[in-house]
Amino acid sequence: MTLSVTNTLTGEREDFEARGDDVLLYVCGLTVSDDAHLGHARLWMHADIMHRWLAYEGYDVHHVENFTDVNEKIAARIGEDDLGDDEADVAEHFVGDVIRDMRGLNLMRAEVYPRVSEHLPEIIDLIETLVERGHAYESNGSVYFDVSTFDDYGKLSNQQVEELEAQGNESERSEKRNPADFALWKAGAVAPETAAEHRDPDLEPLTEPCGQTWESPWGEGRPGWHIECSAMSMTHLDDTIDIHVGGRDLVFPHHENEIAQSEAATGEQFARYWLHVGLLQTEGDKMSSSLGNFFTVTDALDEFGVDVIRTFYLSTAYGSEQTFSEKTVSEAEERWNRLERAYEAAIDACDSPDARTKVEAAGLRETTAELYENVRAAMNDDFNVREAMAELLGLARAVNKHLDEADEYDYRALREAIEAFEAIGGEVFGLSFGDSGEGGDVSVAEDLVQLVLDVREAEREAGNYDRADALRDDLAALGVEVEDSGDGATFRFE
RNA sequence: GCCAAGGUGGCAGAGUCCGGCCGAACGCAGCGGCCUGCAGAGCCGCCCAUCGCCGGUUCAAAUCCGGCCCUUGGCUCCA
Repeated sequence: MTLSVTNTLTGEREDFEARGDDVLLYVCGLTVSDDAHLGHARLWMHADIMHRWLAYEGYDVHHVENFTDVNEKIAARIGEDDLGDDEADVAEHFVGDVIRDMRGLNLMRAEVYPRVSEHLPEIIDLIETLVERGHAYESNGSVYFDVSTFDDYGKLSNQQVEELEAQGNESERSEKRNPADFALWKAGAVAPETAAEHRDPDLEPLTEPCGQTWESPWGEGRPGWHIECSAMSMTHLDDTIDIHVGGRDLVFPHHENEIAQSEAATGEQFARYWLHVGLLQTEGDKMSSSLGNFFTVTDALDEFGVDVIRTFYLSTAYGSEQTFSEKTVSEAEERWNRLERAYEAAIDACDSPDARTKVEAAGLRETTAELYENVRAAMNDDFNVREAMAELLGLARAVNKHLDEADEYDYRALREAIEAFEAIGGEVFGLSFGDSGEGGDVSVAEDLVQLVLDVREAEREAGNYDRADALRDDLAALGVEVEDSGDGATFRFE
């Protein structure tokens, strides 16, 4: 069974043909000029799931994800609050936050998180190659890519060069031969008026050119936006990579330009499969920093927790748009709760003193056995995560059904189900199955809750249901959910 | 204007590549029943779909072809 993916380059579904055991994966990362929001996290998450799945299927995944730490929007925040007095300080501030967010989301670590500011030699080399080969020209200390020299320009986004409106601002246009040419290198620092476009209007405006500059054969200046990804991808992976992942909003011009400059420089195909993640929508618009309709990753982690967030993203295929709203998140919460409860119920059942198999739950055994195959089919079908999650939820139902109906449990079947939750839900989906992650004081808390429940049980037996219910309500207020069953009460921390 | 991705039940969202198992998955919400002192959880069942519109191909179309309408994204910073 082979993986098939939707390749933006061809617009078609294609079988993923690996070139050996290694998969070179480049994720078009974040410009660190602000806190990351759930739209960014959606891209990270799907890249993470791709990484996990390829690894699960036995590939050696080389995952590189860049941070753009040289950008006008970053420079525009110099001196703001405690962000620092130069561009690098501002960038590092946000890089730290983003890494923390990524850890919080339980993302697989990339092998490298390259920064633009650390790759100036490679960037300059690449631009020089393009100039030497006649694909780029210097103008006024800036360097532009000449799109007329690259016949395939537009092949990713199906744009016709003649149809394109000019890229870049007014001053750039006068320096360019063709309106569609784009900057590889920009002379000088960020002009105050450019910074002003991105600067908080409540702050005092910057009066001097700002941001870092570097020496180059064309004088002091800064790299253009697109060239960095080409340089870093080639440096840390290879001239040709297997999979390039990015947001759908970057197809043009960013990814189109990456292809042009990379392939013009090396003569080799830049990326074999281009996978684009659909945008997160909020009330009809994409979530974005500039629209101000975002929910930061940090806030979301605080409010919903990692598993609800992951389940949320796992509810929609990567290529589709996804709607973020109170309703869609609470649905994700219910889905996650359902999985977690079934998993914990299976574990609790196996704690039984006579946990030996006496009966055979054919339905549960069959569901578990088929799960692996069905998940594999779903994931290989262009990473169909919702379909795969449906399988896991089916397992939850099968576990619950068995526990609900059987007089005696099939412990072997339950253990197999637990393993499946951990392998698929944990390893592939990154959900918290199996990592108990609870601190030492929890056991004390558990003992205390049990003490309260013992008291409550005595009240119930005495028929004092008012008092029993009051205790249950009080515990609920503390985040302890009590559930009565035939053999006494159980509880779980919310 | 040009390019791209979409339009599936109350919501959300698979299925569309490779037409039939789709009388449309999984889930949420709603409604019954079981269980329960009650509640919750769970189980069983039900409800809800002219699959954007019109036309075509076919024994058969959510799925293929043509036209139209609408939404989102891009062409300026953007995941």
